[in-house]
Amino acid sequence: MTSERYNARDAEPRWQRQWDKKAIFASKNDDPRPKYYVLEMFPYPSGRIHIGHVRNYTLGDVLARFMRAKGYNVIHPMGWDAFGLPAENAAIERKVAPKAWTYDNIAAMKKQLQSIGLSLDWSREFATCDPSYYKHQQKLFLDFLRAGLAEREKRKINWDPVDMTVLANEQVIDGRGWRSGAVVELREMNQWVFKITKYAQELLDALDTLDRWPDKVRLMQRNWIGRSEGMLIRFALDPATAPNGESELKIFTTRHDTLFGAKFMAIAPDHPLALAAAAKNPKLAEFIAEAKRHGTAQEIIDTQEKLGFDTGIRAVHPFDPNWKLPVYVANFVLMEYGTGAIFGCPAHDQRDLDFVNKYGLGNTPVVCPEGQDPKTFVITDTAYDGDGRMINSRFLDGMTIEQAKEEVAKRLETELRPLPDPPPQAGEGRVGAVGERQVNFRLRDWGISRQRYWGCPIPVIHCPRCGVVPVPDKDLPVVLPEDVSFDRPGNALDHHPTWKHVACPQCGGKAQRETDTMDTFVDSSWYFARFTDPWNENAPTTRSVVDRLMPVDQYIGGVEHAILHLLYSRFFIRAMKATDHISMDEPFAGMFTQGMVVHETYQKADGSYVTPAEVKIETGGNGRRGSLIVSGEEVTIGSIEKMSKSKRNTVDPDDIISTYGADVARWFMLSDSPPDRDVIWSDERVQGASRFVQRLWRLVNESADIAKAAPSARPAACGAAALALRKAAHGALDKVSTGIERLHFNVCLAHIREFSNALADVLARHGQPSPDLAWAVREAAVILVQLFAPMMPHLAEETWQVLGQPGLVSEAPWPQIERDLLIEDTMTLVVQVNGKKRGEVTVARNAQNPEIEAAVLGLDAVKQALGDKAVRKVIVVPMRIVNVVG
RNA sequence: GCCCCUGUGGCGGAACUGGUAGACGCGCUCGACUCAAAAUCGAGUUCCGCAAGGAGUGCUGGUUCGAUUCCGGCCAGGGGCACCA
Repeated sequence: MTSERYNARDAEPRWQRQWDKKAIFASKNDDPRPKYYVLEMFPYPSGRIHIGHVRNYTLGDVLARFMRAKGYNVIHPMGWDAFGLPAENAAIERKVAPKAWTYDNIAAMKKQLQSIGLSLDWSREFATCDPSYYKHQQKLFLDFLRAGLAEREKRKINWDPVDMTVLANEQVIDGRGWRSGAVVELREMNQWVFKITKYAQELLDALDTLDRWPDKVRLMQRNWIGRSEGMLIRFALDPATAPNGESELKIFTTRHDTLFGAKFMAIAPDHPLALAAAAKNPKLAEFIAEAKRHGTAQEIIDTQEKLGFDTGIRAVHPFDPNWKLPVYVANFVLMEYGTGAIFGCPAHDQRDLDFVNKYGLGNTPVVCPEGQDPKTFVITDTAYDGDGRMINSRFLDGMTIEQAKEEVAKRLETELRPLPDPPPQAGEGRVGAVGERQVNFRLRDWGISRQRYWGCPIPVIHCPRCGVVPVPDKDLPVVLPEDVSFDRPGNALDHHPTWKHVACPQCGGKAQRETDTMDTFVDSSWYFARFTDPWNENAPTTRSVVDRLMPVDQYIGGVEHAILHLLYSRFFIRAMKATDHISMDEPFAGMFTQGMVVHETYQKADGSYVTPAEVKIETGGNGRRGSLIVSGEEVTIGSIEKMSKSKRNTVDPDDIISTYGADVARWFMLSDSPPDRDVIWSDERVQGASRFVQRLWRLVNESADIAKAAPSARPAACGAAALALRKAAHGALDKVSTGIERLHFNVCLAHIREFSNALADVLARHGQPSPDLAWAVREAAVILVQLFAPMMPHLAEETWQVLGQPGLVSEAPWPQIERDLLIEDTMTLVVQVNGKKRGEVTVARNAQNPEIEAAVLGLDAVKQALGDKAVRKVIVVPMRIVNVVG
């Protein structure tokens, strides 16, 4: 018997050193066993891990440890997403070099991660800011460039003229830069883009094959890609009104069925036709300039009035040469989508309706809801976008929307018009056709240029004679200079006195390096592939290895990356396949998005927030009260929110681990909520986890005392008590195994607790167990320890030792389930009368229905419930239920 | 505005493909041990009712022998996208 307590502070580092010394988590690429690749999203080295990391990495670790025990060669690496703006901000604010700041943070965080007891393979570790990593990223960029998957393109960007930098849309507030306050200019600048749109359809289609991804994430990506089927329609321009050289206007629409409801055309302010018209019309030019000034800041878009300006140009309706439509420049039409031009059908589009009501253009309904009289169907303030039959539409009248779309498409595809000058490009469908079916995507190409220092340099050289020249492969990596200063706003790389001045690799003349660096999302788009062979100095991947170890079998991370990171990675792997670096399309076979860690908030009387560490919570019969530990001052317990510095409701993983130990933190993270939901951090429940750790410690120690007296060989026969315990053990083993595979960790933990209760019960009831029971106790204790080993590995090692088991539990194979024990020879059926439970019957497992019916109808409770009603029907569901219908 | 998800005790949550609703835990109540507290152990804990019994998975209809689960309508909370033609 032992009465001492388990001391996590002493045991945890001891076992961590053991694992480390034996290097049991370092996987080998020539391991012949089947592989299993578990990956959690690698962290940004901010300096400290937060509690969300603990949850993320614990979830992955349970799976990794389980699959290792199941005999897989588990790949479970860790690294650092180390480029990014915070390092530059630290350089500006604290005068520390970004590199030193980053690597110091990595060292600190690595130590923290190690204190959690994660079964990570550190032998594969790298940071994305290591030249030995980004060298290969530069190589990939050059390969993409050669394959036409990377391009230089003029793009509209937000330019802050004071800070001299490009701003993201989120950094533009009321049209001004968030830091400088300067009015942001919409500039066209050359930007590097990855041609993700080339894969739009494929990225969309392949979502259906990702059956181990959350539906939510797939749906979000589907919406983000935003496929719409419609028509590209060429409207001829009335020559009397058209600017010189312009003869037609192309629009994209998904509602070609409503063509006879058209009232106007609208084009984007930066549409070529708008610019041509503005050349002769100063008022229009002014309108365009005003419209272009806005257009990025979200608040402005939300509230901005729909404004238009009649260009005087008239477009001809494709089905009626005498029908002329006014062409407006409108501030709500985007140049980036479709052709930058639309036709307006106000009766069936709210935005168009608002527009005509403002400019007095009227509307004609062309779709009439079923059951409504077309004569009385009028549109005033609300557009109708539902189903119905065509009206006021000549040859379309009476058709459904779908039939009308088809009819319009057919006619426009076959109707021809003289070729415009210049003629349409090849691949635009039938030459001269008035319209063609077209698919459009919301997805845009991925702009990767960033005017920042702390990122992966884009390996090209700008030569005044040769143009853009790729850096030759042999000159990679293009290394970031370390002697940079941040005393000026803008890109420190661009300000460096010598770095950008180089000889052109082609002509040898004076040339300049590209000073833009890559978006940090590029770094994280292939790190998982690099983990398969980070030792290869010559190439990004080793084909024989990467094709065997990829894809990642289970990827785990926050839902905030559901679109960008996951979509970019899916594109990147396809691009790597196209450039012969890998053989597959999809990087992540299984994806899991875990919830956040949230905490209640505490406020003093003056409204200021205080941290959980400063608050003492008391629970009494009439609820919970909080008070400040130092002064006793009462605090209000507020709403449960995402942990944040401003609400001061964070908990520090270091504090938790030093107070309770890593196992308690891990167990708590897994126990209360399903992994994909938010978990509420609660001190009471952390203490509950802590009590359970001690309970297990006592339970295994007591079992070990009994086990010592047990026979070493399995007894020939087991008594009832021993058999019941064995059934509980193997039942738990079965449920926990399938639970872990499905990532239902909270349910697994409930089963472990249930089983530990059963074992404790046996110990309490049988002071001097018989040899067969003693043997079963030992078996049960060993299984129990192995069951909780993935969740609480330190306690598991300690208790494994107590039980006298050989080696480390972390290396022990997962116990074999004896399925015979799970099969009962009787079955207990619930008995219902008219759907209400009235009792139970226990019959032989192989009992036939007549037998069961007889047993059920003989029950007093059934007779009573039936009263004088006759039995009409008896429904028997084997293994479950019997329902008597009276 | 469009799209999606979620609503189960005081709380977190469980319930395989329609088959005993509330597993497991937190909290609480009572009891044992203790001078006392903590820890530990035992009993109880959806609601109404002394009980027999009845009601009950956001509300409301429906399908079914049987619905937390399937279908229709509504309400509430959360998330994604958003001048996308």
